[in-house]
Amino acid sequence: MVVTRFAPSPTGYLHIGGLRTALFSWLWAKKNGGTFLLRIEDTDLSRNSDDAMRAILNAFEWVGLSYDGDAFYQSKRFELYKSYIDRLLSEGKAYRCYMSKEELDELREEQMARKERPRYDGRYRDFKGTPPEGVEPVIRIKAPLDGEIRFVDGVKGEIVIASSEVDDFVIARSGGVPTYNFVVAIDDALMGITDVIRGDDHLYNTPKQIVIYNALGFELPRFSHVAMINNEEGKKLSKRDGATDVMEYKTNGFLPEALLNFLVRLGWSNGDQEIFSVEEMISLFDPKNINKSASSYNLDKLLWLNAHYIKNSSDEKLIELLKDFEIDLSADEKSSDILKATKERAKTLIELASQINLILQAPTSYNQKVIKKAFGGEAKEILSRFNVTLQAQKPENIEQFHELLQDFVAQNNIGFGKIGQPLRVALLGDMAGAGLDEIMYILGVDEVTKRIQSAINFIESL
RNA sequence: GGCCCCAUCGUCUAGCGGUAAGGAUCCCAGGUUUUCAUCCUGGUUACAGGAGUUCGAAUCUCCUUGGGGUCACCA
Repeated sequence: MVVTRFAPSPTGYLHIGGLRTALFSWLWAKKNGGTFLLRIEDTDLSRNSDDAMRAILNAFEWVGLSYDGDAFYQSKRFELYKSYIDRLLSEGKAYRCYMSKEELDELREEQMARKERPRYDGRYRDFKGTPPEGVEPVIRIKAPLDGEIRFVDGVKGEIVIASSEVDDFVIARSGGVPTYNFVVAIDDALMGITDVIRGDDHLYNTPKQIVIYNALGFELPRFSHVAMINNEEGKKLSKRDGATDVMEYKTNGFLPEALLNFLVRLGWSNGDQEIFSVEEMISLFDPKNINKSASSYNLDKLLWLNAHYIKNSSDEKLIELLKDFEIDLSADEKSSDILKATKERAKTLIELASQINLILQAPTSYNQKVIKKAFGGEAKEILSRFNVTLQAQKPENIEQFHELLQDFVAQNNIGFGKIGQPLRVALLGDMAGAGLDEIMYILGVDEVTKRIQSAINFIESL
């Protein structure tokens, strides 16, 4: 049985680093037919966990992740934590520390002055006397005084840390509210988590949590610490380069399968394979193949994946997705032709939408840079002649448009560029884009004629 | 600074003592395409440095260097 969890603190939104660890945990649970739980780490009561919850749920829903059962809120489990603190206290494994904040600060300053690592000196560890007046005590755990704390990390291998590095840390604040490392250990144990997959930044918390596990006789889960995602410069990811709300990827025209595929390959691999469907990820994922080193966020690769998934999406799906980008082709009988002509030219849904608009909306201006080349020389005469032919023949399908174009070139004894370039600019306003026959078919004879006429008028006005 | 982690093309990575160090992305060139894109073909670019161990090291050990994480009554 595998039970994994995702345990975000409510900081507002879910970013890709969080989504990746959530994905890894989710995949591992799914692969093993296990359970994936969600726990909100909201012991800091000043943060609004409702908003965070909604943001996470939105993101989960968009990418298709879901958790089992109800979400756990640590803020609702204080009674439970208190019972374990009491137990530790009565068993003599934890103790009240009456040191004031001022005293603690003083101690730290002295230690720093001596170039020592600031750490609690254990002065109340075996305190038997009368506690000082007016100090609301914190509860500290009795950490081992010597030896070392070791565990086998699922990705890093054996980790050894000297016990002297772990001091008698606070497990309950003076108000009685338990601290992070304590509740994480309690919850992971009580929730039956078998695999803790989390960011590298938690590596140093692990020995502390192990102290709790040991004090309470809980069995250790497997820990897998995933290295961080850096930005393209190899520095810490910031909002500017990817650490944005996952939902912004949706707004920016990314498909969830592209984002998931991108993330799963960041730090994890299965040989040379690059493209993974969610089903494949589930069947192939194993934390033991997670890379030890940090990886860098690479937008080019994400865009490439996104383009791949756009190209391979069904028309129905794209039509649905495009609705968020102000394009509704659901009632357009030529929708499939429109998508065929555009989807290979788009890296994002935004680009796809603009490609479509480029065809569907008559140009309001012509690209300055190509006017001279496309509209110079005999362009005007050729376009007029083409319009006449068009009206005479009135092609009705792509093949007919194609033939008409070919015949026109042959009969007028001109190179294709002579008609192709001005026609393209007349229709789209620019030199690049879908095939002319496709565009003309999509627009229909009359619209094509209209756009050509506009172009002719424009040329005359030059 | 102490402690811990990490180190293969610019980037994502394969490699797990014997390989011409492979793939993907990016970039470049060619082909297909009436343009652009797609697609296809080809190309440039990497084992951070130094000592060991070994017949043989990208792979094992150590050191150096360089990155990162962490040192709270935050999570």
